[in-house]
Amino acid sequence: MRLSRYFLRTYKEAPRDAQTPSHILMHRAGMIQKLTSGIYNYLPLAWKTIKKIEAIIREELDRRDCQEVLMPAVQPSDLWEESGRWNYYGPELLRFKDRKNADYCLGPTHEEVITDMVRRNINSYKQLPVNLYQIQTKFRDEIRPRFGLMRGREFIMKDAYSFDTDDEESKKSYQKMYEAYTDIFTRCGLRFKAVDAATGAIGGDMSHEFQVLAETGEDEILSCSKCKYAANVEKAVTVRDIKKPADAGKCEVSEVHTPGAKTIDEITDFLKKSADHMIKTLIYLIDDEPVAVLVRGDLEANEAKVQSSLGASAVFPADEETVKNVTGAEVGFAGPLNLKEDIKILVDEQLYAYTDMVCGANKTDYHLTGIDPERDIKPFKVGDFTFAHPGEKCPHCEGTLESYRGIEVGQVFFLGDKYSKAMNCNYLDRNGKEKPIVMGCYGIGVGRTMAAAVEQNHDEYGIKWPAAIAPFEAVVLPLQSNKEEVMDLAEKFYSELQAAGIDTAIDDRKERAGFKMNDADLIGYPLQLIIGAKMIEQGLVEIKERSTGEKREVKIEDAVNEITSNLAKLKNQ
RNA sequence: CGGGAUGUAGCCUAGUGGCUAAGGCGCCUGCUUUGGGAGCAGGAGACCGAAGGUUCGAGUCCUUCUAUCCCGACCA
Repeated sequence: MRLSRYFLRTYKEAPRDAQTPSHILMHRAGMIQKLTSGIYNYLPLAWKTIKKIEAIIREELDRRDCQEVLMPAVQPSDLWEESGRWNYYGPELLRFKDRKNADYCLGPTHEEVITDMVRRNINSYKQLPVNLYQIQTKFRDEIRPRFGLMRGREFIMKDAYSFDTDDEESKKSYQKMYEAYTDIFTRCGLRFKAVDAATGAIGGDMSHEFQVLAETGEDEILSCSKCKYAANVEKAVTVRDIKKPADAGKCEVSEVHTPGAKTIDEITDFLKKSADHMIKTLIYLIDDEPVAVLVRGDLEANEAKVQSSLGASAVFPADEETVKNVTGAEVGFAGPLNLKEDIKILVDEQLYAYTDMVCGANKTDYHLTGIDPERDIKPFKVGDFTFAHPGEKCPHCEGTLESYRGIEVGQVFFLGDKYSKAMNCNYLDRNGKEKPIVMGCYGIGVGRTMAAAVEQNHDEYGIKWPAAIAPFEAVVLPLQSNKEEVMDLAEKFYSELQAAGIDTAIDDRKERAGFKMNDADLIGYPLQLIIGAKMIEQGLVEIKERSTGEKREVKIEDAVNEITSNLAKLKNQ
């Protein structure tokens, strides 16, 4: 491509509202422009990178016998009512009506549509397994879109769905996709970790996230210093040595007047006891049912663990009115004893290492002291309902967990029969018996993958694209556009590099040398072939590798071979 | 949805209630220049987010609305 004719404008300054490197640099490099909050134009340079990422995805999936389809972005509400998600998905689902007043939504994901498609076409075990995928624009009306393409409302996603006869077969499909994802992100040139993940509202009981490591990542990952264990902080578990205290059961429960002391801080001050001796009682609405979750006062409740422990679809902190109804007191005085309503109580296991604790009395301005959790609280379930922390012990070896920031670019889920049961997606087995198809689903954020690559590969001058997904693999930079011998040689290299199968741009704009070099660094072509008048006289040109900044002089006749082999090396890194 | 901030040309910014809204980048014309975002001269481009209000006079003060961003809550 000739830059003189290319639809491209670069900027020296970042737009005021851009904060993160990927957003700033992709905007400055003329790749993306915001149309409105969380919604972007992809300009030619960005679209080239998107298409390269998509090509890698297609190759890796197609060779594993996945089949590409395309489903509609507009989906009718009845499918969502059938799966039960029309009511559960919340305002993130953009809903609208057509002229006949029928309900529709813009698809944030396609489990409903694909399940419907498969049940209409698959009847027999002979047709399984099958894996279908699409690359398509999704819409989620995020409360707070941010960081450019990192969290947009409209975004390009690859979503794949596997259909198998039973759990065992489905887990093979899952494993196959896990391997495909590993190959895809490796080929994209990204440094990433596959981590254990919570399943959230999509359901199912096994999931991994593919996290690109970058300081600006929104997710926290805990990873073992010795073994391969890695998990999202929501999911991570550690080995905890919980010993029953020697004086357990000796304390006596008594009620104390604690006027106005609602928060853990206020109570620790008031009673002169440390926060780890407090029992924090949180009332949640879990699938519309109030539930109390008890954790130590100095710890946070982990809603993802609560959700998966109960197999629930939705976990929300209860509203003030519900809390008052359940406890019979103002917010701030909830406790596990004498609740007004008989609700499920989840107890975090770490409470059992303590005795003589403090909790709310379910009576405004009163707390209870002398609580022994094991003796006094009747749990519905005891388990791990808090977060793991860096420095704690790995559940699989002697190592300790370390913290990283990550950008989630892909996630794989084992779904089981959650959707196939709800939507009657069945097959007949060998014995003529009807069974639900076992599903898995697999997503990759394509635009987010591009943004993550920039987050991970940039410097103060611009982007350093991994060669496999760079918009162009190389650029020819004639430094003196007024000198015929420079331009002629540049043109010659341009055609030779293209003939060698290299995706090449030529900066034939009538600009000065510094301007072109700065633009090249900003846009981040992996290799620059720099052609200067003085070097030509010595029979030399220069090759600059963007990722290392290394420049080296080569003979004119060797340049094409040098570029070819250098590029091959970059792609194999 | 709570807290905070900001809307002035395509982009970045300046602008005590007072003349025709200023500068840089970018854009157009000409000359000059060509190894790290050149120089000179000329030019185009703004109903100052919107609507009300206060005032002799509003980009500036007040009210409402709206948009965008940040923190939080939320999030396959």
